Amino acid sequence: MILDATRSLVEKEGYSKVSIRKITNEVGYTSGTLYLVFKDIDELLLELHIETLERLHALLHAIPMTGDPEADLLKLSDGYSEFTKENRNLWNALFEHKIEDGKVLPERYDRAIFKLIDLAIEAIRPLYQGGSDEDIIHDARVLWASLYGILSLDASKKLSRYEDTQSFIASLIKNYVAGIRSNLSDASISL
Amino acid sequence: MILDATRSLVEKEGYSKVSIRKITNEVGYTSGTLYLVFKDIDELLLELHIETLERLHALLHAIPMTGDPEADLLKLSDGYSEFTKENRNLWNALFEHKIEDGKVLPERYDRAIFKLIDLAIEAIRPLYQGGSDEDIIHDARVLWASLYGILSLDASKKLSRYEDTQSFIASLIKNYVAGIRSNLSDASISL
DNA sequence: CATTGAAAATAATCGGCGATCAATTTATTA
DNA sequence: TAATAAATTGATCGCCGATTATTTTCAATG
Repeated sequence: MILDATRSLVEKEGYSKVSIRKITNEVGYTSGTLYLVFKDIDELLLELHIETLERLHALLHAIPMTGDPEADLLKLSDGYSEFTKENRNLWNALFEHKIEDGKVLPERYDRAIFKLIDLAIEAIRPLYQGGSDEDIIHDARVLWASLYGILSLDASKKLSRYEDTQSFIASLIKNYVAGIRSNLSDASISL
Repeated sequence: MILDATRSLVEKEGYSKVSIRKITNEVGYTSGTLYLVFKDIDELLLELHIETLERLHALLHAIPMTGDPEADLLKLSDGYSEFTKENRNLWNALFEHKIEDGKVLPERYDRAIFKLIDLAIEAIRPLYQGGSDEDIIHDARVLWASLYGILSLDASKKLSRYEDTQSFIASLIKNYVAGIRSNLSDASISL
């Protein structure tokens, strides 16, 4: 119940507006009760974030892949982009949440992210014929982070007020994939 | 005085820990006084952020460019990356700050970002012989946002606990630049 | 059925937050 | 010096997350 109320409050009012009092009122309890279920508000919100990441993964996982890296990355990015639009406040919440100094994200959180990056890994794998997994994972992470950067700056209007996110993402993928191809063939030529 | 105190508090304790009471105590006033100088805490923090962006620009602007896009982008990225490390809390503050719904960033803020992206624009310009400025600006923004994504996820440990930021950035630049080169030459061949 | 003990939930409280504003102090000008 | 304007305060408001003693609920036991 608490998790449901939190999700709906974040969706409705945004991350910064939720409070323990609002959450517990929503489900007909007083604020103290929340602490019987969650250690603190951080733990509750992390639970919500993991859920959000898993929902995103479910969405992307259901997209049929073609085997063409560029096309598949675009499909994944489109799905991702759409998810951020339709779950704006939940997605923003993922990154507005700050972990306190010294604390580390729970293992389940890391795992949820890993599963997402795995999708990108599988999408770009055909680019590397016999290349090491490490390189693939590395590039998938770069793409993942870059995509996040574009979506994030776009959402906060700190990138451009006028241009289309979609075209930024398309450029990223097109050029990065071409770059991998080009750099790989350079390497094989030089052998 | 207030701006100085705010900067030093953000540097010392981090963005989320600053408060009007702490700031004004630091300079020997009471909290109400701040509102004679700034409309609200948002306006004060935006002032600090603009200052941070301008300091970053000054740093990057002073780096000598060679004319080689990949090398120059790497130099700029290194400078940027170093700045985020040496001004961790100030840089985090830039992106932890959320603008309220409906509000828009002040024109000076946008301009400060533009000036930063301009540096990337000039760095990659040699790649485009006779290409339109729009394309160049577009790619510079993609690079800027991607770089932000890498630095940001890395700082919040939401990317990888083990790998080196530097190698992510290097991959981004290497592949993206190679991609631009490759896609441009494809286009000219197809003419 | 009545009793008891644990679990669930509350109400009150703490210190802190951003913001507002009438009242007061300080400085400037006539 | 007196009158006016500017600067500053202190109290207050309605929030916040968190803690804890107290009360309520309720199922298990005799």
